[in-house]
Amino acid sequence: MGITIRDVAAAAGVSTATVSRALRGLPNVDHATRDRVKEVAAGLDFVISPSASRLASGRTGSVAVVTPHIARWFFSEVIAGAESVMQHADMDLLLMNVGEHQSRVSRIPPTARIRRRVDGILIVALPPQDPDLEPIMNLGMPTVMIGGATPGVNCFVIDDVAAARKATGYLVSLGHSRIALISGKSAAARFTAGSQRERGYRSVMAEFSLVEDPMLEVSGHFTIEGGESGMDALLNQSNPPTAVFAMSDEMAFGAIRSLRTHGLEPGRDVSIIGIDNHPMSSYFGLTTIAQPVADLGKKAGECLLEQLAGSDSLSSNARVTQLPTELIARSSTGAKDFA
Amino acid sequence: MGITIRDVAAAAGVSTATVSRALRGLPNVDHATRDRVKEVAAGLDFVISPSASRLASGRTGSVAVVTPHIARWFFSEVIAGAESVMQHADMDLLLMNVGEHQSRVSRIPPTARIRRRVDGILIVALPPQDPDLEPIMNLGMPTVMIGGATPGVNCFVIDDVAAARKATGYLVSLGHSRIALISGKSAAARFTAGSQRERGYRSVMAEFSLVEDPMLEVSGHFTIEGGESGMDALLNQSNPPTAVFAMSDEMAFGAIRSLRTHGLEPGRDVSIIGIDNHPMSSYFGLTTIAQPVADLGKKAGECLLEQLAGSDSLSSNARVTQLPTELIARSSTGAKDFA
DNA sequence: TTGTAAGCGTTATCAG
DNA sequence: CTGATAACGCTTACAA
Repeated sequence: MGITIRDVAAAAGVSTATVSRALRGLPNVDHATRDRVKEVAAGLDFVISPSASRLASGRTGSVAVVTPHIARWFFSEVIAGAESVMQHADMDLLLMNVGEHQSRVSRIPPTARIRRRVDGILIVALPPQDPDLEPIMNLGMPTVMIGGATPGVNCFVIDDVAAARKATGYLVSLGHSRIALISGKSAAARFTAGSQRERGYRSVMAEFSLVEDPMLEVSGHFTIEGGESGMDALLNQSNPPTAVFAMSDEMAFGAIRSLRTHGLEPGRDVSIIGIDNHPMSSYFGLTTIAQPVADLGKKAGECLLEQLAGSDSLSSNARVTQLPTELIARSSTGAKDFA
Repeated sequence: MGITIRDVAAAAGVSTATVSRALRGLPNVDHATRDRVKEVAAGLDFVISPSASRLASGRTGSVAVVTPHIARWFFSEVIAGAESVMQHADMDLLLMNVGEHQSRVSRIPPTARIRRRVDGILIVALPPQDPDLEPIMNLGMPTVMIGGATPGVNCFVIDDVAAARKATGYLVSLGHSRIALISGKSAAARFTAGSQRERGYRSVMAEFSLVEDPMLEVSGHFTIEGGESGMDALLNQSNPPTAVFAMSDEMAFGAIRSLRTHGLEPGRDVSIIGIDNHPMSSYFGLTTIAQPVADLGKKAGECLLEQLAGSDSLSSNARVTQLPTELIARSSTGAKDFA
């Protein structure tokens, strides 16, 4: 079928070796020769056969993105970031969902889908206790993790403790003292982010000697509905909070709805702050701690590429990189000016 | 490095050919032999080298998903659907973003990234006039399209005309006669869905001889903000509509916000209906025409697999498959019962 | 049913 | 700087 490197070699009057070298931009090729080869190749509309190249070189030219979700906001945003980096590097990006809805029985194990097909792995927010994580790590290939830390691999995260401190601290600076927490818990306490953000909240509360009423902590399961029922519970108490820190914007959306249902106005009657800067946050006027989600994907991708380039695929210098977060004040904490 | 098919063959006391046949589940292999080979292979923790297999067989065992967006709701949902199908078929899914933010100059053209690396292509909602579309189609490989029709290839879509008719018709059935349209236009009139939905709206309006006041048609650019300013414009008229059909839920969200800003209540003062059944629609109590987004991806994936299996990669029997939509009545059209 | 052996299209190692 | 040529690891007629 396709035209091969031999055809190009013949047409250019050189050996296949030279064609290979010329096309890949290797040194040790005469400038004129290279130009001629490239020209001929282009004229013949020739592209290298990846399969053959891979077999001969041992490099697959692709990376796997392993993720428990594809369509959820955080995940799709991270994937998009990683994809843009891989695209520039001419690396293929293999999408691999390991979500638990894929009945764990009778499915091809992720490791089988990874071995010998990719040069490196990008793991997106797999909770530490996910059964798929360890087998993948044991593959011993260049790996970078996003939104979660695992010893031995490079990780890209935000400082969840700091983010939560920033959020809680902002409410304090606004004069609030009865500050409630809508946490993740159960469903997604699995993600490390949850416990870290809880720590941040606690530390600020303690720092300012504020009431840490257990009644002020509810679980929102990281969902809108969870946030709504959580806020319901908080409002139905005898002594409701004047401000609420929701661990995620989506839970904050739910909380806002609850407030409105109760005839209350966010930012006036009760202040609310979240974490994410979800695309719909500005719509709700939600004050939040923005995290650079797409950037996490990009940075992680770049890191993986470096790891693949250099021979430091050794986990020797594995480190955790924290990307910056930023407070975005909107009306839900009373800053009417920001709408 | 890795252990090869020869090692397995030796360990099992058979030829490499037999190992290959046994592992791939081909017929013409003694049951006992197959079992033994499988056992040995498993014991050796052996997996076929895709590169070698691809080179020898000519099949790449992977498909490309070409999409202009990765993180947007519709697209990520479609991708997730396709991924689940490919995963079951043990096919690699290569993610390829061709969004226009990827500076069209100085980037590797999609065709170069596709040729010789995949067996088939899944194109997600590339508007007909996208400059990348034709080159890709000219590749002449098995291709399936989602959310857009192109002659010569199998397409999976919803019946946009019917969906719009359903939406508009529902408003009519509720007794409305001054029904406004928030369309996509400019920014995304590029997507065929836009013009189709406009046709549906028009046909119903004409059918019931309702006012088709040009003032009742505004553009919302398929964004929340666009929907909001569109609704603003509608409300500022001397004779505002009593009901609004927004071509997408996100534009409807914007419209709802506009209503509230104007002190109006959706479903009571003005009725609103969208298309999508976006995850946040229930939150807003938005009545909408649900479309099976993930299913579009799944069905298209299955179709592509069939096309790859059979030799009917010929575009001879290319057809457009329409997936069903469904009206979901909520409070934004007055059905208080549905919240 | 099983084995033999000729590719598949590059890359990489040596010489030259 | 360039050219032979042996791998790379598997698939697949063709034989047996």
